[in-house]
Amino acid sequence: MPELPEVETVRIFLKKNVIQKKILSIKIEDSNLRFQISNEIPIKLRNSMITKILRRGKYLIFLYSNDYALLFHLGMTGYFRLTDSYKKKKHDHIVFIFSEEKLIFNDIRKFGFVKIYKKQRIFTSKHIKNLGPEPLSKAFDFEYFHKNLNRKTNIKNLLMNQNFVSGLGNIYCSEILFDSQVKPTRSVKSLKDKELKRIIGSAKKILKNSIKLGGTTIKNFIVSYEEIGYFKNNLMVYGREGCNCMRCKKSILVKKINQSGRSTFFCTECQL
DNA sequence: AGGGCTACCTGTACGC
DNA sequence: TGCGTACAGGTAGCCC
Repeated sequence: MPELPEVETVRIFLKKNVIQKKILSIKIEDSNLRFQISNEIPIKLRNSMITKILRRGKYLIFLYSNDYALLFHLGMTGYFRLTDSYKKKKHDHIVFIFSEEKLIFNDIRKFGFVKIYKKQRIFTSKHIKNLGPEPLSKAFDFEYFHKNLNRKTNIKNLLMNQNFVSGLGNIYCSEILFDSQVKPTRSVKSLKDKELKRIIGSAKKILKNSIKLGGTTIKNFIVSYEEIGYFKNNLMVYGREGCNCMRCKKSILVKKINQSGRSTFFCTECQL
């Protein structure tokens, strides 16, 4: 599920609901994730509180009132739920117990993880240190894009590369290239200036809009890909193989191809 | 160094 | 109904 807008939606939800609340205890229900959950976490964070929640690409960073920070990645199926009466569910991994509620991290496929760091070390961790600029930041602009055109890959794979730009995943890359009318297989060095500008503009527009939609759809205390309808309802091309293109309206123009093992969708007529 | 491929894991949908 | 297979929005780590 979670690409930048989804992770940002989770961040906003958690910021509203668990900041400055004292953690009485932490229980590891199942330490088996992409990386084993450290049993230092309950010890180091007991009686502290989250003071800040940041997002970098698809990662969430929780800063605590002591020296520590947690780095979360949701993988494909990770989600949080906040509840006042904890009933254990399949694939629950870690439970943060506040005085009146509990925050649970659940991850079916175990591609997600949580790691503990000393605060000052988190941005130099191997996960964070090489990430490319945030796509919504000023750093992701024409000049930056242009500097990276010497790469030997296609535009879909470039946008998917977290070290080029952080936070875009398989769905948003298809959507961005559809919006900017660029064919996903185009080699990076073949791109014209005006196409680069369109891609940057489309990326920022689509991400902003999706974050806005995410914010309007939080209606309960579960933040998961099933519960948040947000962008799913607004897809223009992803998952629409064999359907009419929503721009040029011609029938059966949306095609699904495989790029580096992932599905890409595009219109054969209006993406050049 | 950079890019491509595979492994990791569980659930679901679909064809037979 | 059951079984086998393909596929799913993630990254790390290996290989070239």
